Amino acid sequence: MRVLFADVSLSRLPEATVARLPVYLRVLTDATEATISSDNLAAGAGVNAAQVRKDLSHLGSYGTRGVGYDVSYLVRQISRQLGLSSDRRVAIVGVGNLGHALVRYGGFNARGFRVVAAFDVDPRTVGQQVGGLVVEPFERLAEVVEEKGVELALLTTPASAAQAAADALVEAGVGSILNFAPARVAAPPRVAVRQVDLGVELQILSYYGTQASTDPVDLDAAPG
Amino acid sequence: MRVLFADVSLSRLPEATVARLPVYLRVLTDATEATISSDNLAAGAGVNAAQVRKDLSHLGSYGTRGVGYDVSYLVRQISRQLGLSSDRRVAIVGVGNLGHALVRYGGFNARGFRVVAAFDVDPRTVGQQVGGLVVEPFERLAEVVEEKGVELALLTTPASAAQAAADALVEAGVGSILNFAPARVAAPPRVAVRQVDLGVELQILSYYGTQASTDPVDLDAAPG
DNA sequence: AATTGTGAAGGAGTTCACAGCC
DNA sequence: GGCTGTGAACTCCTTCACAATT
Repeated sequence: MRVLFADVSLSRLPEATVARLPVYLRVLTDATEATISSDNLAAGAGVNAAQVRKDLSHLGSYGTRGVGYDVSYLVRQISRQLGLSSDRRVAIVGVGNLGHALVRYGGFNARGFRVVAAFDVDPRTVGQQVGGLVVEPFERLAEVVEEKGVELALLTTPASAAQAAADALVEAGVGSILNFAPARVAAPPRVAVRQVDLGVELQILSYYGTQASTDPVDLDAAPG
Repeated sequence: MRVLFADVSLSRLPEATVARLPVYLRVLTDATEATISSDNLAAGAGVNAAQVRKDLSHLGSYGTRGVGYDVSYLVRQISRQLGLSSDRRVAIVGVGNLGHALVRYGGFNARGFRVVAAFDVDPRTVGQQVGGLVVEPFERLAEVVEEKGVELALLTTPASAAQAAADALVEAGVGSILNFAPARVAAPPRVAVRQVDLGVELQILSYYGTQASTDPVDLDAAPG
């Protein structure tokens, strides 16, 4: 590793590595010792130890040979890479069943994401208080995004409304969209879009559930 | 392709292919024509046309050269492969914010999954009616799973309770677990376990959100 | 002695490009 | 002519194995 620090922080990480870093972060957060070996980190994350070392080597040489990795230092480095150094503001668009639950879901706050706004088109939902937030009308999206510094959005509208909502978010300057609607949404390249389709997840699971008896493959693996 | 039908249905599909089949299924369900080309299917799914053809070739030769694929026939073949030929019974373990929302979430029913039971340990939650179901006490899990023929479970407990709940599910004979708790759960090889960690998804998104301005990579892609 | 960091080998998944078929 | 099915090339990811380092 002859790369300068500046290069390391600019270089893009392999996609597969990025997908595992949050898992390492979770293991590190639960760690009790001040130091952890690639072996132990790998066991907690459910991957190969060489994988861990290669992944971490992409961030720079942060381990100590013969000793391991300093937990809190590693947490800082990974957080920095992932853009989690400061709290990030999240908005939720579409306050149906799923949106409603996500507004109140504590898991995000615990990881440095702050849900600061919720939007809906339904006049019966708008104005209601959900998890300490007042649901805003969809028309105020741009205004509120600006006002509250929203950086990420969770898209929990029906599939039919997803693209229009995504367009409005892009227009308003939101740079990252996590789309829960069972539909592909298009966005310009500067906006990161990621799809989480619960139906798809269940269908994949269904396949492995029916296959599991014929072949001993365990699946609780890094996100595919 | 010289493989017999029997072999095709027994052979394991590449993991990456399995992850895309549900996406194809979604596109096919929305299709208006009776026939679809790999080009169009690929466009709808957001992948390469050669990818589609290779994926589908793993199921057998179901296309017609010069014409394309018969939509309804393809839907049947994919559904069969994924083990979706009949409605599959789903239970939800842990009726907190997320579990509550998933019980009422319509997206599952629309895709052939029937939510037939919900469980919780909290006596204040047990007995309540949620989305047409009465929340059962956790102790009745084995009994109700048996009684209602539950095949899949959504695990929406806190992380600290996830492993114990998974153990109970395995013990009760549930073959597939979709784990929403931010913790890895262990299970015997005959049980398929799949992890959906919303915090992890947001953290991955956060990385690409911060990188997006420096490099035009769109992400709304098939799971890597 | 223990553990990292990494070149090299191996494996999986993707894309190309075109023969084969309708 | 149009589109599928697939060998071959290519790219990406994983694992091995061991030198380097503390």
